[in-house]
Amino acid sequence: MTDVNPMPERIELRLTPQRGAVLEVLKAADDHPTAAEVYERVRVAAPGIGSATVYRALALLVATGHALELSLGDGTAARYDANTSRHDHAVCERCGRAVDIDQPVPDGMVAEIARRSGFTITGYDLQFRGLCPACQSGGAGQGPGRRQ
Amino acid sequence: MTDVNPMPERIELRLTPQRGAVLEVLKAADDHPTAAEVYERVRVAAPGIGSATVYRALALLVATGHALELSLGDGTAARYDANTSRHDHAVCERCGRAVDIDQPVPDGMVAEIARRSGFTITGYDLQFRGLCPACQSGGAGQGPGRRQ
DNA sequence: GTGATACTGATACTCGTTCTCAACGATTGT
DNA sequence: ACAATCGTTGAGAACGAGTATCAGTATCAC
Repeated sequence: MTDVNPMPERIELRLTPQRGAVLEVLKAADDHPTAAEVYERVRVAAPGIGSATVYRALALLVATGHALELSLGDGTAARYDANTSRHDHAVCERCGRAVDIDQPVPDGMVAEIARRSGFTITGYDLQFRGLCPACQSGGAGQGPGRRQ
Repeated sequence: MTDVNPMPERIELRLTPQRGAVLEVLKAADDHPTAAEVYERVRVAAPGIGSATVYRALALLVATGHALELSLGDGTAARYDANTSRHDHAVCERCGRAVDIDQPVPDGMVAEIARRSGFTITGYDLQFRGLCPACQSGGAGQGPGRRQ
């Protein structure tokens, strides 16, 4: 224990082919895939990749701000989104489809909640539930169970 | 296959001691316990109860509108709440405490989102993130890792 | 009582995710 | 060129939350 362990200070992060492939899949997706779905799609570009690597890459992308992790509140697996700007989602209760919502909660409401609760509010997660246009008309949308 | 199976039509639901105990625990809790926490607490009143029974009872209470199931969006287990009136939550990012928020999203905002997305909005889930009063002052709140 | 059926607890199982570990490979110092 | 270092990988074991199965029990209608 003679050396003082100079505390690395520099975090090495390589953009490996596997990580690149995961990011590409996420960017190309206009739905909100789960980790398992990302894994399936990534295997086209990187056939030998393991699921652990996909999970690690996703966690890394989320940690570095290149992706968002969503839990759509329905107890199903986490979803990932390469759209990292502030936005919410509307989830179809019938087919599970999730679309982006760009309208933020009014500042006044957040301020009021902070005042009443005593919390310092740093952010929020908002999901709307309902029926998507496809499932409203004829209800011919993809049946329940499909989740994208 | 001679009998025509008259399709019961009547769903029997018994308020068994186990179900009563689960409901009592939920009513007595002012935090938002997970199923595992409910299980722990219920075992005081009903020592021999099994975890499957607790899960079944919770699902039943949620289905009959006697409790709400919350997923606080952080990938942790579902939480349960005997306060069944429409309300949201603010979750402390430090200690995990969740408090009730009674201020709804303005109707105008919901209508606008329905119009823009084409969805028929039937509801929403909203969680605020931030620091609770205890964790702001001195940061002496219970450390991270504890979740209630 | 008898039969039907709701309910129970134990346990095996599924599923999403994380951990462990040996092997690999890029980078750096010599 | 070479070896040491260390981040990264894939395979698979392990984990935790929740569900399904099943034989036994409790309750109800008759």
